[in-house]
Amino acid sequence: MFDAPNGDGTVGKAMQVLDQVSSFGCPVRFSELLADSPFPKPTLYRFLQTLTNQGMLAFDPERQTYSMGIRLVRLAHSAWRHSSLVPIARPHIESLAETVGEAVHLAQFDNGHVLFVDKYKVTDMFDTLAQAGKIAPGYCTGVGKAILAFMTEAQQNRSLDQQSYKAYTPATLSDRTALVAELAWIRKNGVAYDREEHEQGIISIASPILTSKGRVVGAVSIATSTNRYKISDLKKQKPYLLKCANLIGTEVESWHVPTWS
Amino acid sequence: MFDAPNGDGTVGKAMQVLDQVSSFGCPVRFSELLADSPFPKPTLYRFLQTLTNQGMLAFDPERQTYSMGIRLVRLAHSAWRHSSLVPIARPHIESLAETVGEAVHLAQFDNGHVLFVDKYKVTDMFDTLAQAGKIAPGYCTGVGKAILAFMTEAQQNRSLDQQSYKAYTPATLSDRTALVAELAWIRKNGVAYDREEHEQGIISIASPILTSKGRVVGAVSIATSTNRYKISDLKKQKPYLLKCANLIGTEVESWHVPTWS
DNA sequence: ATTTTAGTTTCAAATAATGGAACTTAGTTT
DNA sequence: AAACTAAGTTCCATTATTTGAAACTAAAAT
Repeated sequence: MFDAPNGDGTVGKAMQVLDQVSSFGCPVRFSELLADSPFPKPTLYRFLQTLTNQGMLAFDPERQTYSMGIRLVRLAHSAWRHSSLVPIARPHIESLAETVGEAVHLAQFDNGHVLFVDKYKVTDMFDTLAQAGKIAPGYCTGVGKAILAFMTEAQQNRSLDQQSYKAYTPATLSDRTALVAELAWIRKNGVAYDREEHEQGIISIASPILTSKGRVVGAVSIATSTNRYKISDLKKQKPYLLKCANLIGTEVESWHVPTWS
Repeated sequence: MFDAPNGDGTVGKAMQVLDQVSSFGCPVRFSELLADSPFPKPTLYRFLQTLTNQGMLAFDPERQTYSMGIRLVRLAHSAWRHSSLVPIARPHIESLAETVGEAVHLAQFDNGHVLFVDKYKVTDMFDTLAQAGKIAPGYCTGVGKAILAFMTEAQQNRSLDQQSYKAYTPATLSDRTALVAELAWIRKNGVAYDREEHEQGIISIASPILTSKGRVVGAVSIATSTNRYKISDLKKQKPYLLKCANLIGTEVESWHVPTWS
């Protein structure tokens, strides 16, 4: 774990350490980090010192534990405000949510995973795993599949390699071949469906957000629960969804277009 | 600008570049960054490449601009959820807000500035990211002064040097001497007041959050507008505020205590 | 067609990162 | 209380990476 070479010099290694601390999800001791770190003791130690100095990590001197630093919150605020799709997409998402009366999600792609960057819910009736900043797998979510389907071949291959293909539910497409077939269908069809593939009882219809040049920059989805609706009901919302995705795509075009690598 | 030495090697320099991009607040071109960067052209160039590779920045190939990367949102989610005071403080802040019927803020300190990490009435992470992550000056906010007053002398001196002492309103304490006198008073009194020092019409009462060992880890404040209340009204809320800060401090103690440097 | 500007690459010199080993401290055990 | 153990920290010669002046290329302006 955490020993994939990333070829980005010292900075890349430091970011790897940040990710490792993040993956613990709670304050963590030096020795715990060392245990599955690719770096030797003094090297890891120095990275932790540097990152703490920089406010990217926080160190609790009483418990001798490291956790994520507060500077990240500041930086992320800036990222969220200015660089994501959020500022452009928000009004469109709101109006879509009001039209269809269901929860609408906005997602971008980050290193093989779906990152939910905004959400508008009209009702609180059910709780999706999705909240902003939360990540979900690409291969078994509506938004994830919608984005994957419209990537360039190079991006797609790279991303398909990053999927875990873990079967969250019986409906999960749990191998690459099945997923690739599904992606072809999605590409032809224009939208992706999540048929309880990530969470039992949660279904969605998702559309990629494309620029006029056909570059995919994110996805929007309408999500609902199986208690209330079926896939066939979501199908009826397709025109609204596509219109919303299209509006966002056009506006993104005339503004700025962040990419992921 | 952006030429303060920070002595943290390559990683520190890269973080400096991140901050610079963040401070532009919008997609920015290489040459704009170069214009007030302490780094020579190829060095800055390589940092931008590395950070983009790492997903800390995003590059728009069509417009050739850099903006904050989506990976930061993911990392910050983790920071916010697990490492800030938020998870511990939330219930206490909610009950305080309900008792006093006014807005309650939770802040931590980050490099001389106040960083709002939570605020009552936020329903989910999206509103929170929109609010949380905002920064304000330390010397002219209730929470800022409350934290400054209870720092160790070393921390305080370092932080006092970082203040701009700009006079936002006529009431702003716009020089170090005046601030130091005020801090002594706050230390004696236990709470800080913001008497329209940052924003005309906004006043607040703030208490530091202290661990049992007396380390200050943040601050809580009750904020209101001068249309509705006066400082003397806020004074009456002091016991509730102190009780809340105290509860948080105690619980932080028995849990984990992130520091800032 | 020519000049200017913005962005990218090169490469030897300079600097910073590296990690084995030794050391210090805190926590156990005998 | 001494001896042991494990966790955290520092040292420093070696090694690898970063550095930036200069050269280059692509694109825009004249």
